[in-house]
Amino acid sequence: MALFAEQGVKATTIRGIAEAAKVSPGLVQHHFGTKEALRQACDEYVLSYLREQVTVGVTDHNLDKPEFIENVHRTAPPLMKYLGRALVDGSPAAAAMFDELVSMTEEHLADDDRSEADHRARATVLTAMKLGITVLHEHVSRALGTDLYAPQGAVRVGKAQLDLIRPEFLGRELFDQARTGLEKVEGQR
Amino acid sequence: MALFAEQGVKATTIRGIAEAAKVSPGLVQHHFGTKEALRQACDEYVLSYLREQVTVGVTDHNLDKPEFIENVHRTAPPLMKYLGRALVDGSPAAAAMFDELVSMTEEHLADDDRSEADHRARATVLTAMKLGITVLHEHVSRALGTDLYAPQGAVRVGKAQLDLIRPEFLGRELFDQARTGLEKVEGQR
DNA sequence: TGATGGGCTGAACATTCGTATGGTGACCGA
DNA sequence: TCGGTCACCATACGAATGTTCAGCCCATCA
Repeated sequence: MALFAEQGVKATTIRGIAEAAKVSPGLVQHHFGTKEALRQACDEYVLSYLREQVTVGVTDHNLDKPEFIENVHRTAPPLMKYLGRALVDGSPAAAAMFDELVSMTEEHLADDDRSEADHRARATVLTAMKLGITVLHEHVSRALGTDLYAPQGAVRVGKAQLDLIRPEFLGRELFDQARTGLEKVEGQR
Repeated sequence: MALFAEQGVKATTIRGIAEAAKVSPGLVQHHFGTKEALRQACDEYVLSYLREQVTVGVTDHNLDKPEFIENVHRTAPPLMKYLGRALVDGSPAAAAMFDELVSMTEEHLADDDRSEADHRARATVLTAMKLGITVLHEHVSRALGTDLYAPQGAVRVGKAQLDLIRPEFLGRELFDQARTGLEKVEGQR
């Protein structure tokens, strides 16, 4: 997944994967059959991970729990990097996840604001902007001088996002949870 | 450039480029030498184009001129798609452009708001979010049901951006120009 | 009219890639 | 102990790719 994320699927070779995993190229074939199947396996792994984190974090209201935040910061980075690349490389699974995020956001916006506004466009743009930071994480990290996926970088970017986006579009509840969560993390160091 | 943008540099073949241009593979080599040199030529072309458009549009205050907007909408899309891919594929030129945009945005923010806020992080995130829409244009278009680079799609996305981002961070002047420009375009149809 | 030179072509080459195949040794149940 | 299954490896093969090169076409010009 790390190699796919860094180089793209096409530029990543089975032999390179095997070398990074310290096994023979034949073993990769033995386990996954084809390169495309391996890519799908990565897709499914990321998707199941993200679904679980959304359930635990958002649905179960753990967004401000330090142990949840710490766990995410420890496990998510490589998966997020892969997701970012998959969105650009044209993975069907990543496209489906994008659409799902847009629909979730759209319902959120429509609930909070019953006007005639273009909720679909707002939800789409909001989703693309958030994921855009993930896709461009390399450039964000360089411009910041700090790894986006290190605690410092994540907090700076998170706060900047909260500053830039009108609060009502994040959902008041999520907004407050995210802010207090960020402040807790910041207070720890 | 279109092929590089759609498939990525690694997945694009010289033969594919030659076929699309209806010439022989040898001719591509004859003109550009190597694939890497061709890619650099694309980078430089996009960069010079963007610099010129920024000069004409922002510096010369033409952001609300219909002829400027129309010209951009007609010529920019393939270039923007290439830029989006170049940012992910690791082109040095695209990275430099990203940094330049961040610096420009940062000065803008610092001028408008002299507080102790983290202008660097805000400028970086703002740049990444805007470019994120370009990078993810395929997904944005699909979610919208309209091509992002068709006039309708561009207007919807532009207005959604203006709605989502706190106006003060776009610069009051740019904000007003962009809004009136969008409304003019919208009024034309 | 004949020579020249650059734009352009098609074939060829070395390399790399994904994939298929045969084989080896460890482990496990009968 | 035996037979078989499974993880694993080394090798090989066909296809595709970047690149090289010898030569063709044709406009230009003396």
